[in-house]
Amino acid sequence: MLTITSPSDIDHLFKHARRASVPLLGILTVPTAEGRAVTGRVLFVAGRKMGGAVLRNRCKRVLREACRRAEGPWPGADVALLARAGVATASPPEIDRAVKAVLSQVGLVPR
RNA sequence: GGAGUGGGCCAGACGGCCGCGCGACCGCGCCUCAAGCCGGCCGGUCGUGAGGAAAGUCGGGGCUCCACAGGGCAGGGUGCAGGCUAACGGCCUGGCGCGGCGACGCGACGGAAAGUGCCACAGAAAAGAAGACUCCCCCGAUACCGCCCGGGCCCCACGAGGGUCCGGUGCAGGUCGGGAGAAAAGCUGAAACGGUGCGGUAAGAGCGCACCAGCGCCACGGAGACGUGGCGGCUUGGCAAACCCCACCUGGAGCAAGGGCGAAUAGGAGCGGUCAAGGCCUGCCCGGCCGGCGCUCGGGUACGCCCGCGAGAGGCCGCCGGCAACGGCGGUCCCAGAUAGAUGGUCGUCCACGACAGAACCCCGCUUACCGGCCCACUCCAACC
Repeated sequence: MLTITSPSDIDHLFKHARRASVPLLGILTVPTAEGRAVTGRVLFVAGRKMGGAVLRNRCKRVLREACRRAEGPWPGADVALLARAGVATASPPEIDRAVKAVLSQVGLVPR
C-alpha cells in the first residue's frame, strides 16, 4: 500500500482535491500526477483535535484496514481519508459503508 | 480473621486465518547492466516488535555544534549532617521538629543582638517604647455624690422600721491634687518584653532563690547534624517560599544538534592590517570575536538518500563489601529503531470482563494519570491453643 509522504504532495492534495464526507469520515482526492506509476496512493489523517496519540493511531489503523477491505489504493488517484469523531468506536461494517459512500461520491467506485 | 503501614511485581490469557515495521536467509522471479557482482522491487520462510508511566518536559548527565581570555558587578539555582552517584533540586542512613496507640508518615530544616521592611481586625501597646493610658500603693483636700453621727417633720401604738429636710472640727468610698512604682491586672489577638512557686517589700519587680523554657560558655560522647551534664549573667516576639546577609553551584543552544553523498545560477576558506557605524559573546563594564577593507586560494546550499541511531552509567542470576542508597567480581543474554511514522482486523474458548495511555538521540530522577490483581515484611485489634 503506497502512501503519500512528501509535504508538498500533501499540500497540493489539500488545495486542489475533490472533497466529500459523511458523519464518520471525509475524503479528498486528486488525479495522479503526470509520469507517476498508475497504482495510486493513499493517506490517512487523524487531526490533533481528535485527541491523544493513542486515539489518533487507532483511527489511522481502522481507516487503513477499511481501505484494504475496499481494495484501495485506487489506480490513477491520490486519496486522503480523514478520520472524524466516532471512527475509533464504530463497528467494521459501519466503517465499510462509510468508505463506500464517500468513494462513490467522488466517483472512484460505481454506485 | 478484621483494620492498617512500607516495599516489589503484573498490565487480560491461549489458539486459527488475513495484514504491518525491522533484521537474516532463500528464489535460479522481475528491473538495472554488454554480462556478472552490488543495488532496487516482488514473493516465501524464520526471528523480532512500545510503557510503568513511553506522558508533563520540571531537574541532572552523556553526546553534538558554537563560544572559550579572563576578571568584576548584576542575574539564576541550592540550603540540617554524613554518605551514594556521571550528575542533580534525586536517593540512602542519621539528627531535630510535627502527626499517629503503633508499623510509619510529613518538613526550602542556614542567619531575625548587620540593616531595611511587614504584622489585617481587635487591642493601652504588634517591637525595643513614651513608661503616654487604664492601673497599683501612699499622702493631702472634702464644694458636690456617698457613708457615719445628731436633730425636726411625715407614715405610725412619737418603740422598731421607712421616707424627707436641716446641721456636723466626722469618714475618705467616688471625685480632685501631689508623690512613689513599672510588678500584678487590662475583656483583644495567631502572637503581648520569660513561666510556676517561695521569700522579700509601704506595695512591689530576676530584687533573691528553686525548678522549667531560652541564650552564652565549658566538659564529655559522636565523623558531623546533635545529645548528655555542669556553670554563668538573668532574657534579646514572629515573618527571610519579604528585600537581604552567609556558604556552595552556575557559558549558550539543542538530534530540525551535527556530519556525508548527489546537477545548474557566487558564496566560502586562509592570511594581513584597522575600527566609524552594525552584529555576537545571557545583561552591563573592561576585554575579545565576527563583519566591513586588501591579498591569495580554488569549490558549496534548497530537495532526496545515508550516517548520527542503539552493546548501553544495559537486563537477569550468583558471590563479596556496606545498616542502606550503592559499589566490586564472575557468569549469562542481545532486548523496537519507524521517518506522515510499524502491534491492527476477525473468529473461537476462558476469567477477576481489561484503567491510564503510543518510543522518535539516549540515560538517571522527580511529578502527574490509572480498572484491578498477586507476592513479601511489619503494626494494631479480636479469637484459638
